[in-house]
Amino acid sequence: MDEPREDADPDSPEGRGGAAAVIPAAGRGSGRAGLDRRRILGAAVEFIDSQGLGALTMRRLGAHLGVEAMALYRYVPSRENLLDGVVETVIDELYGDPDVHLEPGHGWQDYLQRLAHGVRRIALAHPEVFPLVATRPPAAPWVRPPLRSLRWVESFLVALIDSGFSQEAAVSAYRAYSSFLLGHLLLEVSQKGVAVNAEDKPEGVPEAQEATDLSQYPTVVRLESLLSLDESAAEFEEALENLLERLEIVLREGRTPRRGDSRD
Amino acid sequence: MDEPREDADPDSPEGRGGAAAVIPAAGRGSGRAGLDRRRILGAAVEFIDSQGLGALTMRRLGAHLGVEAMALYRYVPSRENLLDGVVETVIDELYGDPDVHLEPGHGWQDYLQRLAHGVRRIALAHPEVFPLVATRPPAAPWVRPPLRSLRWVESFLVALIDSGFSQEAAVSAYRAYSSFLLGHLLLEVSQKGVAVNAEDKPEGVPEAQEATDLSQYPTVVRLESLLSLDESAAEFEEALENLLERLEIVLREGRTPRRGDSRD
DNA sequence: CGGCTTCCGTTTACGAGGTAAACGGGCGGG
DNA sequence: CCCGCCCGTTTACCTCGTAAACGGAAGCCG
Repeated sequence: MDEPREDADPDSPEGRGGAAAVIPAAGRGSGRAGLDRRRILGAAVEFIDSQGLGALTMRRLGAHLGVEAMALYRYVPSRENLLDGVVETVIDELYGDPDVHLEPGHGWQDYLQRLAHGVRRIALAHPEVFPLVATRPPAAPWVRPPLRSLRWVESFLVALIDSGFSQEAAVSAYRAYSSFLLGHLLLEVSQKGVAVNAEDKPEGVPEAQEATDLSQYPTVVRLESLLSLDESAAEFEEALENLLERLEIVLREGRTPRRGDSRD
Repeated sequence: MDEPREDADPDSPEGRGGAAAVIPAAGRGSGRAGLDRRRILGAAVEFIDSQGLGALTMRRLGAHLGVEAMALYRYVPSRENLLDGVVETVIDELYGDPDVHLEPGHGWQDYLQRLAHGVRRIALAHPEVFPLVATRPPAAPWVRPPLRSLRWVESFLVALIDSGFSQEAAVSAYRAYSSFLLGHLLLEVSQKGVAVNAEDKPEGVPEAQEATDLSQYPTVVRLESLLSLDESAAEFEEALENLLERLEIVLREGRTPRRGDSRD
């Protein structure tokens, strides 16, 4: 177990300020009394981060805030809406990220790089929240997770169009980019989740057969150490760069990527 | 609004046998009485497909099978386990897909193409189930959704290695492929879900402001029709081909893609 | 200063969901 | 014929989300 720790990852919470900071939200203990939507959402994020999404109930969240469950309903119309708010809260951390800019100052590649890493940082800081980001139905069909805020969609499109992308190419890029981020990050956090579960779940109860007849899958067995290697950061970087290269080509050729290649 | 209907999509349920077939499972009506795990899981998939994941409760599923909720517990230890079973059931449809082969007969590209389309078909046939496929914690950290079955992981790795990929490259390809499938398909089904919700949810209740001050997002407004265009099939194809090209390069160069770019 | 409104957290209550436990009827083997 | 097992049912308990009524504190107006 002396693999080089992959915690040199620039997007991992430990690798940075150790934030997972959520939001200022009136320091607990000072003006403690006032309940409000922001404080509730912040507490919910915190709660999910520490106890897991499954543990979040209105009563428990209330207790966490020193209040009865029903008090929350004064500020949050329903649990569903609260979850939407959680997603929004977490995504809004992008605004507070000094490395991510709403406007591209150093070209669109720099912009997309920073944005992608910003989202990845959020995903890694809130792995329990990210599945929510990924699966909650967005407000409009064309708002695609994980960039669920109109402001970022607008920013994204403007950045690319101003850099010379055609409208079609910009929209197409938006889709490819979303899908890349979503797939990669969802996989990364779910893998992390499993790893965590696997490590603190070695319960005394013997689970029938732990290793299902792995004998049938010799290649999997042989490659297990490779498969278990966590190279998420490098993979992310590589896939991202590849995507950017693709977009570069689209931009240079000044056309919608690969239209009319369906053979009908 | 006379865009060419994208229902020429070869993976959409309507475009094929209209299956969404689940599993044979002892023809309903003949030996009707016998409850068993397979029948329950099949019914659960069917139920989720038609009523949505949120509507699935043990009592309702029981009713759907003409039985009390508690009867299910004779065959299924818990609701959680039932959901795992649902995921497995749905992914197992790959075995019944005549266009997908466990062994590559016509090269690895053909293999990956068929597999990808097979998974896409499943996602489109069971859009309400797919988020489960995407987010349920896999059995082992290195089993990555949406290919959650060891058999397919084994098959995938063997296919690539037999085609000349190094072990590292095969594993790396497995990851890139998983992430691509997951991101693209999750986005595609969630978008479909939203579209469906948007179309049969025009409730009489006026929702405060339907269109949030869209005026602040002029580009989004201007590109709305482009953004709303559903070109999932073409995008899928393009991204898949791009991925295959990338892999091809890796294969030709006979090396792990981009190793040693961490500077230790 | 007294009373009234408004705000906001609490109490109470209900229906629904997951599931443990006890129950009971039918059926196959002695 | 009886016994025990298989399997669906009944009952019951606890947790949830949330509606509705409640009650006190804080501010406003006279």
